[in-house]
Amino acid sequence: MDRDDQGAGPVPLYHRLYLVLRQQIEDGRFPAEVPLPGELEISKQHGVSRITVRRTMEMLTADGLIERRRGRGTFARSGALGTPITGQLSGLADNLSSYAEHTTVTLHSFEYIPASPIVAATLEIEEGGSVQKAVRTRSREGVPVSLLTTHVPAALGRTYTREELASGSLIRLLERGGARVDSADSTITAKLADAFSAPLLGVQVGQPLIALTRTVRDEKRRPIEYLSALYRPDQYEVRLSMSRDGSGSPNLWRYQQKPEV
Amino acid sequence: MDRDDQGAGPVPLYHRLYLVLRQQIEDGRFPAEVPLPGELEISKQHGVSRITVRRTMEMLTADGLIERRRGRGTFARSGALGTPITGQLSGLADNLSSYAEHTTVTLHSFEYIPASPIVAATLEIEEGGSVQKAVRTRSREGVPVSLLTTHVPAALGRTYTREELASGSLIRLLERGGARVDSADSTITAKLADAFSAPLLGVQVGQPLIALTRTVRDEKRRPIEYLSALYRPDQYEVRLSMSRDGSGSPNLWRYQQKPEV
DNA sequence: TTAGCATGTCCTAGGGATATAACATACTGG
DNA sequence: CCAGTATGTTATATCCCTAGGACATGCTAA
Repeated sequence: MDRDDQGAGPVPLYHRLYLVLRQQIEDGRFPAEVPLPGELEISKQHGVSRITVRRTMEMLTADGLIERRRGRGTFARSGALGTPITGQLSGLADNLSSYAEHTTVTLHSFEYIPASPIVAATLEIEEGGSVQKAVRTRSREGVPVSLLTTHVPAALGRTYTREELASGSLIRLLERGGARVDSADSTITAKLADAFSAPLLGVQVGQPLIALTRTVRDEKRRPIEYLSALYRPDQYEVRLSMSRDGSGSPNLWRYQQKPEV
Repeated sequence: MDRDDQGAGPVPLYHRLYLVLRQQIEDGRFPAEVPLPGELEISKQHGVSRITVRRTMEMLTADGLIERRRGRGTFARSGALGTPITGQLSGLADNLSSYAEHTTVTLHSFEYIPASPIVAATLEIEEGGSVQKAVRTRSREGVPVSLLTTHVPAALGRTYTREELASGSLIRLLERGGARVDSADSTITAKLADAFSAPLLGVQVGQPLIALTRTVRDEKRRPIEYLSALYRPDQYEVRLSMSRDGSGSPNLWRYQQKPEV
């Protein structure tokens, strides 16, 4: 294992070796009756010291992936668990607003500000024009699920109050205000939790988050809402079904049951 | 910033802080005329020492992302903005396979292994049954875009060779092999690059990645492929359009233009 | 029984990562 | 001009990470 990490960033050797061996074990590369290579051989193979190999082995033992016996060798355990990624799905919501029913809202800020260049371009208004910006979190059973930052043209925003937004669905308020929600374009990517988002979502800085931006339009394709959302991947995931002919079932967002830690 | 790190393994504090700050700068959170928070304030915010913050700042300076001046403060450099969300979409794929045309494949491994519990459950075969596992990356103009780990039932996998997989689309090979791709269920979430995936994708450990898992089925709803993919968010993003009535236009995957570095 | 090999234990040593602290230097605002 | 603030510099101390080696102990096969 090469000491220099080609741009991958600084990660201790023992941990990189751990990932490699764990993958091999989970792939079933070591049948139950055949021992893994010895510590010395592994250390030669990967160009690390025996201490480093031992450190790795301790982690694998703690994971229950291997069993070691002095004099005999190291053996992969058959019941080796794979990645427990497959959380059960509990509730699901199939349109823009209905997952609101299973969550509670906390309103963190609510203000009218001049539109930044990006917001102005997205909402198709002039730069500096007044927009309503709101920051909310949605929680389920007390656990934050998402952090929602929304921008709405001021005229539309004034059709509802701060208190109304604090206790319901923005989409419904927009419709009550006369806008007819018709379509939405969403973009999904991944980001890191930072010093602003991490406390609000109850995660640590540097954790991965699902980032979704969405422009909601009315029937004349005028933008009426710009949403920038961050989701905790342990609480929420995006799910979608497709068929070859393009007529897939509608996209689904689902909650994910938190994997046992 | 807590010492505890779920996801990417043990990564030094200065490097994790670097990734977080870099993202904020690239997101344009610090206008050119407003200084970043001072070293002392950042160190308090994140619970790290000033030395660690300085280490981070050195890296950002080396990247050309910030400019520091004694007495004045630290400023984001204007050329540092990442792609505004309006990246050009170059190729767009409205089905499972066509984005292959704009990318090149590198095959990293190709082997037949016994099915792990998760793979067996997903492909609906007995545990320990033989499956073909392949690890590939797709690159566009030499830049890795995605890391694809696929599992295919052995019988189907043997209808094509390693070389054929190394130079084309798996979906097409599956169809040539007699399977008729009919539907797919996908799940999207976010993960951190680890010491295995980071080098293959040419990113640093701890960077956020889009994680997509997909089960592809034939017309009898039998699983024929289990895909586990990681995408670089600076190269790829998932995009989808919806309409109120659920008959949204088909889902789109698009490439994002690479931000100048 | 004995040689060989595997894991378990212990020691030394260097370098990197991090916290804490003190002090120096440059800019800005009143 | 001076006080406040920001970055630059230096020093000490404590861990963790890694390499290299010596030795002990348990298992297996010739």
